[in-house]
Amino acid sequence: MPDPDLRRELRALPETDPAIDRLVEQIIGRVADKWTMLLIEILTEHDCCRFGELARLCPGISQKMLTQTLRALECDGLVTRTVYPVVPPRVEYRLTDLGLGLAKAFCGVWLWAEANRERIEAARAAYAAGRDPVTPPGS
Amino acid sequence: MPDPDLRRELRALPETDPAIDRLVEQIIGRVADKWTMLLIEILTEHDCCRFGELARLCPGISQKMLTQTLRALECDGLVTRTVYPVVPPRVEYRLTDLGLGLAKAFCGVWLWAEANRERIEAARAAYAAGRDPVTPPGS
DNA sequence: ATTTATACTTACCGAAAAGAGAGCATGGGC
DNA sequence: GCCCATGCTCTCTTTTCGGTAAGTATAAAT
Repeated sequence: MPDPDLRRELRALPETDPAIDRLVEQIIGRVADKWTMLLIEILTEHDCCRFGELARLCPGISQKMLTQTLRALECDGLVTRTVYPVVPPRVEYRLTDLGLGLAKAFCGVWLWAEANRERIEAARAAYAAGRDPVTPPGS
Repeated sequence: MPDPDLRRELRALPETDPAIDRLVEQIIGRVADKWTMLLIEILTEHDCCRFGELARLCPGISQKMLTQTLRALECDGLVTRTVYPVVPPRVEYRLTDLGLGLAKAFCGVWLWAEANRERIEAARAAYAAGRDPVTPPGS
C-alpha cells in the first residue's frame, strides 16, 4: 500500500512543458551512464586529475571511453579541461560548480540506494524464487 | 573556481565498502534507463495501470521493451504486478513504496537539471564554438 | 466456426555501442 | 640516434540493444 502523501508530493512537482522534459531526460540519460557517474565521483574526491590518473582510478575503462566521457562532461560544462603545453603532454580535469551541483543532486539517489539496498536484494531474491501468485482482491 | 564547501560536504558522505558501491551503481544504471524513468514517472501520476495503458502512455515504446522494463522494475521490488485470471488477461502495475522513494530521490536530479538547463545549453554552445585555449596558471 | 481482445514470448535482423590495439607527436635523457 | 612518457585518435572487431513481426492462450460475442 503505497504512501499517498508521498505520491501527492511527487505529483505536485512543477510539470513544465515537454521541451524541458526532453532536455532533462537527455541530461539525466547522459549523466546516468556508468562511466560518467564514476568519473564524477572520482572528481569529487580528487579535485584535480590528469588523464592517466583517471584511467588508473577507473578500473576497466578503455582510453576511448575515458576520452569520450570526459569530452561529454566538458561539453556540458561539468568539468574543465586544462592543457599544459609541455612534453610529454599534461592535461588536468576538474569539476566545475555545475558538476559539483549535479554530484550533490545525485547524492539523493545514492543515499536512497544505500538505505534500501537490503530491500532491493530481498525483492530480487523473492523474484528469483518464482513470483508468488497474488490473489487479486476482487476474485 | 568550484565551491570548496560543497566539495567538502560531498566528500563527507558515508563512503562505504566497494560492494555497496557496486550495487548502488548497478541500481542507478538500471534506473537511469530511458524507459524506466518514463514508466516510473507515469506510475507516480496514475497510481495503477494496465499493460496496454502504459503502452499508450509511453509513446514509442515497443511491447518488448515495455515488458522487459516492467519485469526489471518488478524484480527490484519497485512495482507490483497483479494478474487477474480473466479472459482476456488483465494485469495491473503499480509503484511500491520503494519505487515511490526512488522517484522522490530522482526528483533532486530532475530539479537540478531544470534549474541548470540554461547553463548547460550555454556550455554546449561555447563548446561547439570551439574550445578556448586556456592559459595555464604557471606558464 | 470465426473473430476479437489482451498480455505477453520468441526469433530474427540491423544499428549502435564498446573493447582492443596500433599509431602519432615531441622534447628530454641516455 | 633512439627510446620513453603522455594523451590522445583511428580503425577493426565483437557485443549488446532495440525494433519488427509473428505466434500463443482462452473465453465471449457473432
